[in-house]
Amino acid sequence: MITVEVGDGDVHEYASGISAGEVIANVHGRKSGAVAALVNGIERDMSYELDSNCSVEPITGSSPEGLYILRHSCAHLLAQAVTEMFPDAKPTIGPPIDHGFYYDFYMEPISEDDLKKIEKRMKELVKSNLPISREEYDNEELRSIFDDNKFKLEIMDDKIGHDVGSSAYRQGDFIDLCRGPHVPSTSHLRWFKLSSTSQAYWRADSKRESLTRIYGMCYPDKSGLQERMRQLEEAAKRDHKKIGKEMELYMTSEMIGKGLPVWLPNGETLKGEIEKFAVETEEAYGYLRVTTPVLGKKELFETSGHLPHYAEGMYPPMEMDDGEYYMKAMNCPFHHLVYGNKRRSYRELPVRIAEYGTVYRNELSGTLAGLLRVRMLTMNDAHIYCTLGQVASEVADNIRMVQDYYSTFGFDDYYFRLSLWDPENVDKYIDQPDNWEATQNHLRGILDDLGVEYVEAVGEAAFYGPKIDIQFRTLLGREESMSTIQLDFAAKERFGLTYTDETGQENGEVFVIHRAPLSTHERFVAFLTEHWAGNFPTWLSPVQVQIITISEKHKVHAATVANALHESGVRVKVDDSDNTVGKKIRTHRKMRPAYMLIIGDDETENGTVSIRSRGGEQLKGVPMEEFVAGIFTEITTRDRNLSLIPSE
RNA sequence: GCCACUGUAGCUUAGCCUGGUAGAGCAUCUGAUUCGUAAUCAGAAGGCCGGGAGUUCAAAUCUCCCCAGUGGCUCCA
Repeated sequence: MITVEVGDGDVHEYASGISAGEVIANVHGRKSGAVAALVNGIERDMSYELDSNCSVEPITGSSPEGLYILRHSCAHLLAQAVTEMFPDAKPTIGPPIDHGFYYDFYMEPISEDDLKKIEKRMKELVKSNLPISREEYDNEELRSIFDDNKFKLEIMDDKIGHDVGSSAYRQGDFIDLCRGPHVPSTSHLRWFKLSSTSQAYWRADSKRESLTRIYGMCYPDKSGLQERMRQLEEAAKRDHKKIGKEMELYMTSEMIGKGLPVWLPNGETLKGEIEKFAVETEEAYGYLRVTTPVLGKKELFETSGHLPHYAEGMYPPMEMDDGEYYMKAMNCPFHHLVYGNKRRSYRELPVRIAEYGTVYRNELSGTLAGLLRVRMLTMNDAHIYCTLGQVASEVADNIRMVQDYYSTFGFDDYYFRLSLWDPENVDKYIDQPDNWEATQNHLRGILDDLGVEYVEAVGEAAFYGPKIDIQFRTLLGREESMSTIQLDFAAKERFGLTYTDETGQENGEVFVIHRAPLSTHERFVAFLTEHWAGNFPTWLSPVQVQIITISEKHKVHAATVANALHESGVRVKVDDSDNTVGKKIRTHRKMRPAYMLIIGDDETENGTVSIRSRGGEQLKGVPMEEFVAGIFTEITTRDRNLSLIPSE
């Protein structure tokens, strides 16, 4: 007999050799929802045999660990179906991921139809409730089982010397190299759906084999899966590419080329509001504004270090009569020259030079995506020239600036990342290890002092210095950098940046902070659009008020209201066409005006307006002057809520 | 850049598998209608089917190349 602790201090006695699953069934019932067991704190299969005193807890599918197991098992189920239907397909790896799992196969690409068929076969395998069993082998046996799959052999090669068990899991005729644990049988895997297929390289190496990746989602219950599908539907509706087209924010043209968006009037309006806000903010923080050329000579970019370290990110040079010119990929070299244009005193520092600089980067064509990744980008860029002692307060100001911006724009889901260099990969960086360590520690100390939570990421630094990035997730879960604050220790030497210090000496210890709190206009507008689903706060809305008349009789009052709004600087449009009110509302909804005003007999007689919100709420009989004053305040205070009508 | 998928009127799309020179809804235009909060009625116009080449008596449909979009990989704001 062995004694088994089953949680809450309860101890039961069982015959040695009983399985973890039987103990759980005995204690928690057959319908405990357990997918695996925690035996002495280690994840085990339900079939794991207990032969000495131990503790056993159920791992349910709704716990993070259980969900991971469920999704992992679902990946195996996928591999079983695929290898049945495509006998030549070689399974490689199939891990669980957020919301589900994927599995990479060495096989011909498959179609959408195939995906449906595979999913159907998976459902059949679930119905037949195949037991999933663990089998232990030594290395040689395992190699012979998978000797027709070079990918699995390669995985095993890598495992030699590492302490990972030599086990495989079998379900029906399918066997996969795996550490486990797994759910006890295929019937545990009911709530999944295959979502997409794509290609990925073996070991993420573009020189290796291209694999067919199949993505799926998997949940412990029906509601989880339904909720996820609802989320995806919702996400598709918020897609900035779709809304950007609907609201006429931007366009692209095959004739212009990829990654080169054109801002249409509505997008330009939105962008202009963001710029206006940034100019105001930066003036308050003491920034000086400049404009610098889009092109510069090769020597400039050699001096800056772009050509040795960033050449592949730049457009190829243009041969001119006086040398080679490059399009700028960053504004910094130009700003460094502005700083160096005259002698600087310690009294001037920090010098903060700002520009809406449009830069061109030769991004790999395959990475381009809507406005999120483009080749022409305009940054809310600035460079701060200061002493090391001033870095902390400048960084702190910028973090505060970022937080204030995000709060105004309504963003709340982001995190800070300290991006460090990679000492293993020095080619990518300016090779001054001591400076790297010093500046990284400096930034780390600043973040710690500010009490800002952050993660550290090796290999994410700029080539000239470490940075603090603020990270977001896109609708599809891809992570992107939004804002950035970078500390540059190399520019001072490269550009000979100096100032006259208190003793009258020329001092070369000028540190440069590169910062772009509002990201690029392109990416920022993309996020903003997806965040608000196009329903921007009033101050950002391309059309702030859409006036709709009920009949011809109301044209005059509509024009009066429009004039009053226009004079207050409100962006207003009037629809006095002979369509029905319902039709006009429906038509204008796609432009997502902050407010619609309905003008009919009552309004004309009383000098009022009837307000309709985006959600359909109505407020009738509002005096025109009251509405004009209200929306004026809402716009000038950059209120992120639409306050002129109560929402449900 | 690599791999896969997709590309039909301004927008959403049928037709493509099984070749026989394009069909719809919305938007547009014209006329009627003057209407109280998510589609008034009728009519008209609009497409060399992303571009090029090939196979064929015949190509939106089959093949190849290119361009662009999407999803990944790598990269990055």
